Amino acid sequence: MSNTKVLPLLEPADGKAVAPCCPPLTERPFTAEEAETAARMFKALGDPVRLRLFSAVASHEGGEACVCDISDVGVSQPTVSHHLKKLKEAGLLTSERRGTWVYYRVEPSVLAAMGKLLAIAPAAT
Amino acid sequence: MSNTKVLPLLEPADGKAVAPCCPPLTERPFTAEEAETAARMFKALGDPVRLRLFSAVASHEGGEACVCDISDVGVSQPTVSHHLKKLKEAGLLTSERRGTWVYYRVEPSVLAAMGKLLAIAPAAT
DNA sequence: CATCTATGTTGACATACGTCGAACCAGTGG
DNA sequence: CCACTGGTTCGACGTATGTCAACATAGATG
Repeated sequence: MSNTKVLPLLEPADGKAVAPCCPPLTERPFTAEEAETAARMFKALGDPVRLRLFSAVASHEGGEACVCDISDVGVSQPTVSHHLKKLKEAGLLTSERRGTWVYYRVEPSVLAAMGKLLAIAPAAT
Repeated sequence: MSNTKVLPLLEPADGKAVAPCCPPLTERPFTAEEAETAARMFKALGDPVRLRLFSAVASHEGGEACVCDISDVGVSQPTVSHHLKKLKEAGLLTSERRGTWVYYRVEPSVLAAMGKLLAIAPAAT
């Protein structure tokens, strides 16, 4: 897969311009800016409910899931919506309305960026 | 001080040293328990100051750093200490006092666990 | 022991965060 | 046009979090 276009960790989608983020955590000390950017994403995954939602979307068939399919995480529906919004703002998910339902899908480039950040050795299993 | 403490991200396996707490994020929806465990670690890295401290330690020569070497992150010394404690509690760092100074080093297994969690595809680097 | 330096702990405070119920908006189908 | 279902936004509330100043502790050194 050499044709995969790697996107910045956080998309400058709605006014928030962010750099292509960061070197591996182990390469050199993060600058304040880099830390700010990367921390935003870690923070987004730093809540159990959000992590479950993210995992639910990521593991759902077709790579996307309707809210109705994943909203059984033990909190009220508004709270689910709130967390999905946070994940979207962090650039981890995208949403699309199709008729009655709203579908969320994972932004794949973000996982890749996170991998580089962690300096993961490929296939080290 | 021997660090026999089991890392939060890693479940205590009876015979083996440590085992990953969670499946890859994309494999199946996280359970509440798994999410709780993994979120704790993401949360720990979800603060800019902590991320800088962690990165500073991780990238420091020898894989360890004295507090005095990394405490220049724009906050007061007590705050640095507070954040280092949090990172330690999250299982990301270990500390050891040697004479006057206290040295922190990264717990490598945690980075590996995080990598598995992210199910990173072979990075193009 | 006295004292100095390097870190950690405590208490207080402002802010951010997660949560809910109620109100609101978007499509669908009568 | 109206009711109904799926989702989002709003307002409020309690709790967690990041921060600092002040104090406490651990070694080193005189």
